[in-house]
Amino acid sequence: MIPAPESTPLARVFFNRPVLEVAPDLLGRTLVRSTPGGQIALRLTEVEAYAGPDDPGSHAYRGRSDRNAVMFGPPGYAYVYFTYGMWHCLNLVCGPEGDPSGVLLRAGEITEGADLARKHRPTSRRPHDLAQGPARLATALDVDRALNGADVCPADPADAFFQVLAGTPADASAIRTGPRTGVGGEGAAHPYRFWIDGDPTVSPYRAHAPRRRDK
DNA sequence: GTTAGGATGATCT
DNA sequence: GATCATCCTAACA
Repeated sequence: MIPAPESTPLARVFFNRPVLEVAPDLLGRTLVRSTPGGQIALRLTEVEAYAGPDDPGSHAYRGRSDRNAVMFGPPGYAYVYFTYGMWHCLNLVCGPEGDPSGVLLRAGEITEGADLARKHRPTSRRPHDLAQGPARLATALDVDRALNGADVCPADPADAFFQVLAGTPADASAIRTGPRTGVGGEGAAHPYRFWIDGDPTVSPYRAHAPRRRDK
């Protein structure tokens, strides 16, 4: 059973904060994707923050362009981009308007509509890999560039492509941080990746994981 | 269990 | 022409 969405004004306020506050606060909360075929609910377990115009790992680092324009707009909107020739990734714009910050949704647990998600991702082998990775997550939720700029917290919930539900945030003691995946150079220096420790849906790609000196 | 390489196209230099 | 906020498959241990 999907709980009622939190009121839209509160949702906007939620995203209108520094991205480093929003990112860990998203963990454990649920995102609902409404499609003609039904609803899919996703409990977020792994995210990455892209923090403002001076973050070398961010698409906004080299200024505004047609592609990243949504990041420079108001918070609470979806930034969807196409990459590697075949995949989409879903971000949520954070911070005040003009501050190009966002959170990349990297992984989550499908808690409702798994059958529908499986139709979008027929190569999925196990329930926990349906949204295990940013492109898998977008594919499972049937998200593509048509949703770039979509309002995550619209005035009328019936118009929502997404609804961020109140849900239960993950316990702070269960949250881990580390360098972002696939981000090199100076951008790798910041621990802007957040995940729920031990959750099986967290993507295993941790090439730049926090230290692993032990074997 | 791990790892290497290919797929495939928009975006930016 | 190079670079991607990636995934999948095949091959190997």
